[in-house]
Amino acid sequence: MRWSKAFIPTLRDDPADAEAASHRLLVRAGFIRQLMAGVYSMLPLGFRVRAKVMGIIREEIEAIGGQEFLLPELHPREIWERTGRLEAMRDILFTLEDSRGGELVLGPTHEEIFTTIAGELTSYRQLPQLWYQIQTKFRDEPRPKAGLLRVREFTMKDSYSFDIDAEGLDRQFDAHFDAYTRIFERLGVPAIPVVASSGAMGGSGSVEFMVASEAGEDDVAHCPSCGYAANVERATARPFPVEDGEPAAAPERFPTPGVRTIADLETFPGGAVAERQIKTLVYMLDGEPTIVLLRGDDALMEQKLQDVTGAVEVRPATGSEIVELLGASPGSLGAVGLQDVRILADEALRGRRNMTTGANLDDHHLRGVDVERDIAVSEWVDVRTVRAGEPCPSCGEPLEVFRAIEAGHIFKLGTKYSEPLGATVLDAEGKAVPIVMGSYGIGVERNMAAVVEVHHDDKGIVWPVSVAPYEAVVTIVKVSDTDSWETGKRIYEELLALGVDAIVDDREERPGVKFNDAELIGFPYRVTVGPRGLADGVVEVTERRSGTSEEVVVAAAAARVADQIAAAKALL
RNA sequence: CGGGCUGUAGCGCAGUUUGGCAGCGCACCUGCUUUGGGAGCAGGGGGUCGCCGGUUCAAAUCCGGCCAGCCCGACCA
Repeated sequence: MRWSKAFIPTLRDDPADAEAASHRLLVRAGFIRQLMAGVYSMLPLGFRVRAKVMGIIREEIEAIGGQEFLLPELHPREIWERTGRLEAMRDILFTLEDSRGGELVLGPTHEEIFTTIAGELTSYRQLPQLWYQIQTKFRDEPRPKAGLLRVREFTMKDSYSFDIDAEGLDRQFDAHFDAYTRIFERLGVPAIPVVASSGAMGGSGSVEFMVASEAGEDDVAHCPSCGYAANVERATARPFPVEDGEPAAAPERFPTPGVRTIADLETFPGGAVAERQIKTLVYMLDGEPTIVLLRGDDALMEQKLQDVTGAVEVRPATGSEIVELLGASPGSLGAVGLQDVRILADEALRGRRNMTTGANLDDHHLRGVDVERDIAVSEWVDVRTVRAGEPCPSCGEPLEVFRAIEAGHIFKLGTKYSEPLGATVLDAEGKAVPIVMGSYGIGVERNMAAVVEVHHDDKGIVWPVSVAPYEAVVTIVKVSDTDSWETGKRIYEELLALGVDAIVDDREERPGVKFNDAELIGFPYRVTVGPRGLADGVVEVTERRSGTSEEVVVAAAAARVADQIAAAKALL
């Protein structure tokens, strides 16, 4: 490609609205443009990177036996009703009507559609199957952000495995785990696998591949000592022990005028430190009021509450709902003596005595509460949020918590979709059994962004060779100089002949503009051709990552670059 | 969905408080000079000031409504 003919609209200034490094740099270097919130156009450079990312993903999924499909974006609403996900995913579904009044869904994921096709599988002898596609997804995210990291329309590689039993699923899951590990290595994205919540996807287990980055939206609890890693939506820890002191014979009510929060009660005379309080929350789980009890210093992890109860809709109760249920207002709530209401208590409260909690009477609290004696707990659950520094659940060393980008997610679905959609095969005994499924997703554009988050410096992007829009740029310093022009064009042609993905900067711009653009865009190698070097018969080969340059005689330049690229690729 | 902020040329912004010719830098076009790290001089083009309505002799500016975008939050009873 000749740069003078290309559409590469680099910006001298940072775009005002871009916060995340990947957002700022991808816009500024001319890879993407925003159309509206969470919707981006791929410009030619962005399109090339996207194609290379997809190519790597495709190779690795083909390598584990994947067969490529292309499914529709338009889905009938009815199929989403059958699996219950019209409700479960309602908030993020784009829906529309066709001209005959038919109700349609724009596909946010394709379990339903692939499972429908899998209905044509009839015998266990046809299994296992591994099907995939690379295709557009639509999700009406409540808050798109950070450029390509969280968008409403994006490309995903989604694959689906079909097996006769759990052992088969385990094999396909493990194969994907390995394939994903290779994909992230080749992309240059340092992703670590973590235990994850399955969320709206359902199923028995899932692993997320997480890239540590402040631009991410998830928190990962990680143990540097033993390697334990989990999304905080799932992470557990051994709570710090608390000394409860002498148990009281019975709860004692005392007035606490004006006390509304845990913090208030800590400083109130006769109150208690947060660790000795019971936090009483009221939630509506699919419309059913439920009391959730936590230690005063713990925070609820809503996703855990959803996972542990299986509820589809989880929301805090409103003030009026709380007063109707308990007869008291938030700030004075407590579960002592409550009957006929579901009470979930966090494990951190088990065995605790001499606790302080609301009295269910405005402006009053109880002290001397023995959780197991005084509260009719329906279920003990783990719904607290793990914090940095807490002991690792497997080895006891302190956990660290870091922000991360979810680069990929693999799920063991089991029969969650095959049962309602009737995808069964006959087993060896001739009995119809639902197919055991898994699903596996990687966001293409999000991974482009993750690469940039990890690989950039103050000058711009530093693409790994594997996904760079072009592997090398030949910068002709002075296009009006005939020798420079001809030598530059020749080296460019030689690079192409050697299989290097190259672009030649033949623009009539000043050298500084060309160097800065090349570094902003982040081509891994630059060959600088100018009168100064040509006087000595040399050109300059510069590696973007290190910034180091070497002088190479003209005739050897292309081969030198090709060798370096080959060496870089060999490491991937 | 709640809170905050912002919409003025392709990009970055000033002007809005106190109504009175729509501006600056970069980018773009023409010419000359310049050419190894975002050039200089001269000339030039480009605007429904987010949209709709209102007030006024007069609205980018004041008032009302709407739309869009960004950031924070959406658990702390």
